[in-house]
Amino acid sequence: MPSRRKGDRTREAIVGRAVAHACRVGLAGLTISSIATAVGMSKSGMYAHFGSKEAMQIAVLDAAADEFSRTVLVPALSAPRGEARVLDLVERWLTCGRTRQPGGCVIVKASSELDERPGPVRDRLREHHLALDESIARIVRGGIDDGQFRPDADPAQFAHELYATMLGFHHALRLLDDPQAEARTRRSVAALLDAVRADGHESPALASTRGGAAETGSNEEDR
Amino acid sequence: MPSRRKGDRTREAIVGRAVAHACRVGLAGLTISSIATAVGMSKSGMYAHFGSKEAMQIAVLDAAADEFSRTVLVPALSAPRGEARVLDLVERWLTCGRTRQPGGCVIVKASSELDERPGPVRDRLREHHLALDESIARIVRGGIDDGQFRPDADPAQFAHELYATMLGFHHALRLLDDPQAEARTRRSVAALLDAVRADGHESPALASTRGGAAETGSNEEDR
DNA sequence: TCGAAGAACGAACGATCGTGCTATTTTGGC
DNA sequence: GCCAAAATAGCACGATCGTTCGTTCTTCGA
Repeated sequence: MPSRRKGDRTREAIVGRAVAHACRVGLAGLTISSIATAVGMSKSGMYAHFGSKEAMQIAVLDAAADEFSRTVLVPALSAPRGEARVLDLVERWLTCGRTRQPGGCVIVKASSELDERPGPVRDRLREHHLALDESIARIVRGGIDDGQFRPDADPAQFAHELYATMLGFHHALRLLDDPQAEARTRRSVAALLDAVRADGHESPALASTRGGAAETGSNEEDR
Repeated sequence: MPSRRKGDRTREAIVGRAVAHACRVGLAGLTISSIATAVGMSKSGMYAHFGSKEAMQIAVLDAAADEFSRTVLVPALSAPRGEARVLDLVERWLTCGRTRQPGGCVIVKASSELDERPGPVRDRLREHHLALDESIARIVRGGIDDGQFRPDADPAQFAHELYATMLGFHHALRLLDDPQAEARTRRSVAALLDAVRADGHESPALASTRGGAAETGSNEEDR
């Protein structure tokens, strides 16, 4: 039994459908009618759960963020600290995009929709993003404490660049339909990790995609 | 005299306002009424210029892309080949975001709005993006031919990563209001350039932001 | 200068939006 | 099994959406 009262269960179902729908039409594109028909309910039936459209948008936002946290962020935290954890996070993130799971893309869509629209929805979205940034930065700090990453690495900068990389992934995957989207993203992440690794060696992934030029190139072999 | 017929002039004015408006509400958020009142015309008056809302969206998209090309891409092409040209492009791109000029943000917004909405508008947007990718890649190829960039550098990968970086810039600037958005973006670009530079030296910009650890750290001094 | 071509208007249309209100059905503790 | 409480449906509202139509001004070449 997922919830005590029945209303909680249907509310959950509504939000679930709404998240999936928002993945296609965006958060601002959500309509009470469309979701109502999608779950087989009347419009007024939904107003008992969410008092307004704005409240429903926030509920959708929270659900999407929760789903992302549950399926991507939290599982990655059980991977070994440092580089392995970053790679695990990215792999789960890529899977989230590959399977077109709604959580991540709703947030990406909402980010560009709401960036110039002040209000409670935008504020909530901002909070989610700041929390995500902080989570990534914490993972990086773990790697620094472990000695895997350089002590002078900038966790906030890493978080910023990693998120930018995933934005690029979404862009290439969804708009451009680029079949190399995942491969390019992995290369970007490998380069990101190279920049913060304590020893200066390139990652095997990046070196291989460069056609073996790396070992004869410019990087040193001391240590 | 900007145009022969008067209708062309007003059409230009309409599109101009529409681009500015789309920068706030997105391409899908555009309304015939809102633009009509913004330019002081009647709704039906606009239908003489654009037969449908979709046609107007495409006109807005083209105008935004043209403005971006005119104010960012083309001027950057008169900078010296290679790294200087990349940096010039990025600087102009950053300025475009700093001054909240509408061109860039309309396209960024539309990209996430339309990524799951097939149709002529999405197709046109895709074309613009592929053209931009190709333009960036061509700049990189110029640097390779000049010997500034490694011969095995991947222009398409560079274009992908540069665009991802600018997506991250928009995100940090507009949604997060991060005052460091520009600085972080410049560091990202510097890292991107480091990866493709023919000699292995770090750029001065990147080394300085690392607090001087670079020269005592892991990078070599041979050559 | 005249008159056709073009530009802009006002009104109205069906549809759909978000949102209230009042019934009616369904649930679940006693 | 009863009955308050919760959940949902039905209906209607004002507003606004994109779009069409017929009409009226305005432009500008002949």
